[in-house]
Amino acid sequence: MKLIEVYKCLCDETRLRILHLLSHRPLCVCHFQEILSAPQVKISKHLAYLREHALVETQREGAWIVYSLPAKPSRELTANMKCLQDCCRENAVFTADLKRMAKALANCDGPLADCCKPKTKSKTGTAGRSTAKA
Amino acid sequence: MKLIEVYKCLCDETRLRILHLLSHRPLCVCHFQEILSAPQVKISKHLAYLREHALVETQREGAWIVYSLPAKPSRELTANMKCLQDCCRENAVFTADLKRMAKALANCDGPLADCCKPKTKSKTGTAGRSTAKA
DNA sequence: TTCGGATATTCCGCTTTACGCATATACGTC
DNA sequence: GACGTATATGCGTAAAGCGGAATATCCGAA
Repeated sequence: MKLIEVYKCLCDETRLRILHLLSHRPLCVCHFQEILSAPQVKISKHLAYLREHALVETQREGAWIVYSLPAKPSRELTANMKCLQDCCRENAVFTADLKRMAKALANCDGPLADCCKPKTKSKTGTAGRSTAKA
Repeated sequence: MKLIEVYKCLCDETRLRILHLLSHRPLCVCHFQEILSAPQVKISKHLAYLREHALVETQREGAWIVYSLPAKPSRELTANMKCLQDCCRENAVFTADLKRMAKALANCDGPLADCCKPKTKSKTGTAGRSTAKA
């Protein structure tokens, strides 16, 4: 019953918010920490849970790990992510998450993978890791 | 976060099968026991859980209690029940449940509420409570 | 009122889960 | 190599979930 596994992943608020964010675009761990205002270990464990159940995939980018929805999602996941987007549209928590995501990404000068790079040769100088509070 | 409550209800196999059955038609408790081959206490508890979270409604019919999806389901429930039906279509467990449901109802001579009535003035005489093993 | 059937509830044990702390691992830079 | 940062994992604990046995409640019939 693979469907149950999907629902088990969806029935925790942190995981639900993570998946909702990922339904819009891939993100790295530090972004989740910032957007959800949650400690690293909490984010990391929920991401591990999602990964173990094949609801997310990872790709290492240097020291950072980018999480995304699977390239070939199961039928159940596809259906539920679509349903989730429908349900989230008017939900304050989720829409606030999207705003924070936009803000977090705005603090990055470049594509996702770049936003977490150390500012050794950063163009603007203000860009840095998103975990570094301004 | 009402959506979480819905997912919490969906993430147990017994509850999921109950909701799937109810998405087709109302049923009384004894039917669930027969269709799911589960003990009374187990069914009853999961139904109570669903009722507490407003995913099902009850209507007493004499000694029996008929469960059904709410007359005015929430947006989240509507979306997820539709999603569930999509996901279930080719699933062996759920399609088998539907077959058992048809069989259980066939053993009843009449509309749902009648199938659980004692055979005091039953027409055919063979019809009885669905819990009464043939 | 008593009885039997349908359903709900309580109590108990077991397993799972969520969380935080501390620590470990992986990577890039020097 | 050492060091700092990003992320993961192990451990302990508190809470929640699930199942079953026993019991309680509700209802209709006699």
